[in-house]
Amino acid sequence: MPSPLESSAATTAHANGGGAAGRLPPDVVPVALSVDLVLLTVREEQLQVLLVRRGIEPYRDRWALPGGFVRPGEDLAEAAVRELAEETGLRHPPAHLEQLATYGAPDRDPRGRVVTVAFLALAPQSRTPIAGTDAAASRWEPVSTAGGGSGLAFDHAAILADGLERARAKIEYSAVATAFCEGEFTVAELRRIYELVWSSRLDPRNFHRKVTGTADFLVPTGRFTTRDGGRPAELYRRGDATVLHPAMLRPVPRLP
Amino acid sequence: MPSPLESSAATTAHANGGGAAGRLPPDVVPVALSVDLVLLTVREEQLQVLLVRRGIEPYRDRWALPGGFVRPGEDLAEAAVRELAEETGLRHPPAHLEQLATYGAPDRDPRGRVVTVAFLALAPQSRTPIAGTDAAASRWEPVSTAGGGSGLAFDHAAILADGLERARAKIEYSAVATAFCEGEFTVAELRRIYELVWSSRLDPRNFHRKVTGTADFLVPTGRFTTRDGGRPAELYRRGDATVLHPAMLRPVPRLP
DNA sequence: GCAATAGTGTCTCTCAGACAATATTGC
DNA sequence: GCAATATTGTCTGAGAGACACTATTGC
Repeated sequence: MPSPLESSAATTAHANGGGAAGRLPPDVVPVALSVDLVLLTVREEQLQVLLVRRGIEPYRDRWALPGGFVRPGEDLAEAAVRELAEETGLRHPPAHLEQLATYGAPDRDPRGRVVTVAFLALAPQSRTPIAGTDAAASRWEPVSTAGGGSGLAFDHAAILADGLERARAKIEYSAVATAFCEGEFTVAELRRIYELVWSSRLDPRNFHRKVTGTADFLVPTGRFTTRDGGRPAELYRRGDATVLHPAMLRPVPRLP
Repeated sequence: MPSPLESSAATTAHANGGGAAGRLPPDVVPVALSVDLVLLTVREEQLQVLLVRRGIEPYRDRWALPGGFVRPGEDLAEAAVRELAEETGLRHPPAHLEQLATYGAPDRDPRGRVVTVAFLALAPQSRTPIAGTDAAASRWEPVSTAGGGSGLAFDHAAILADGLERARAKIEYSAVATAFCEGEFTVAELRRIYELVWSSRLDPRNFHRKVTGTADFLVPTGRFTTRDGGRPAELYRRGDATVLHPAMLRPVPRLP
């Protein structure tokens, strides 16, 4: 028996009028379209991802990436921003939001053909208060345990893995790592971001030379803080740079 | 008046059965899902893209990227490979195929809500015979003129621009440039690929040192050819390398 | 003073870019 | 031989990685 979405295909297409705009072919399969979000932040000295507990079937009570169905007249990025606001209470759009990939395996959702456009979002901790409205529950989960065999709903483990790899690759050659930082931050705090995203140690002295030497990456404020202890560190803001040239090199993973 | 696709939403969802699989919410908007292809090749000393002339409304007689609607039970990449075969007579899958991005602006298709997943495909000239079956006409067009103000159908000019930028960026840090090459090729032929994709000149000597020095990028065959004139050049095959490390650096565009 | 962290300087090695020199073909 | 292209080699400067050293705070 065809799925409900499939059975409505012929009806959908034939109801379409003629004219200069043309009409969709009669055998076009309608699908449901959703957006899902890989929202990452750095908190508690860990890279964490926002998960929501599903309140309905399928996968009821399982953890999943936040997301929802695209509404009529709504663009994809628009839907992503709306879902983000609804599920985190975010006032402003996230510091960074980009389309990740689209997942459309025919059997990825038991309810029928549901295709989802995944987005990657990065935000500092302070801008993600989590005031969920349409999620039964939501929480931050360290990425080291989120993807594990435990099993997120649908194909969300694969989406999360792709999002993580994108984030890890992107901070190499772009300036998006500052999207994790608050308005004013020190070089050491930015370095901690890189270390936690990459799970590797970076030399503080070489890192300092690199980031302060890249034009328009960081803008010095002239002010200092001692919140990290030791000698006062200068505070910086995000600069206008979007690409890093030359790139920041990701250290080869240490096996021991 | 709601579009046909939208009006079928309630019907679609309500027809869905209950049970452990759950059902789609009643207000989900069904959309039509298509794939579009940015198929690039190098021929006639130019980077060219495959275009098809539309035989039906909307945009009848305008040039467009090849593509079509996803079929029931078909995965996205599967649909892309099928369309590629149908519109080019390609026997084998292309040398390189990757998902590019998804375009879903609500008004991008006058027939209703059509969301398209764009793919980027790279192939050598010999594997793209163009034996179109369901396209009224198709041709290769230099990318320098294809995107111009002339106007491709739908938002295909934007998709093409994104595909070009992806291809230009990707040959920097990955080994996909060999996807444009025939089975056996010389270093000079590979260099010509880079020059045409980037629209810039590369030093033959430094290029040779770079590509032959990168492990597993090229596999020497021990055979030689004089088809390019001058001293015989050694023939190589694609190696197993997928990433280039360090990357091949794209020269800064020359303004004069 | 001591611990802790910030920031600067130095050395070496890799590699890109410029370009000289040599090798091997067709004519 | 000459033109054309392939391939190797040499020099230089930018920049990454390792790490010594100095600077400035809290205690």
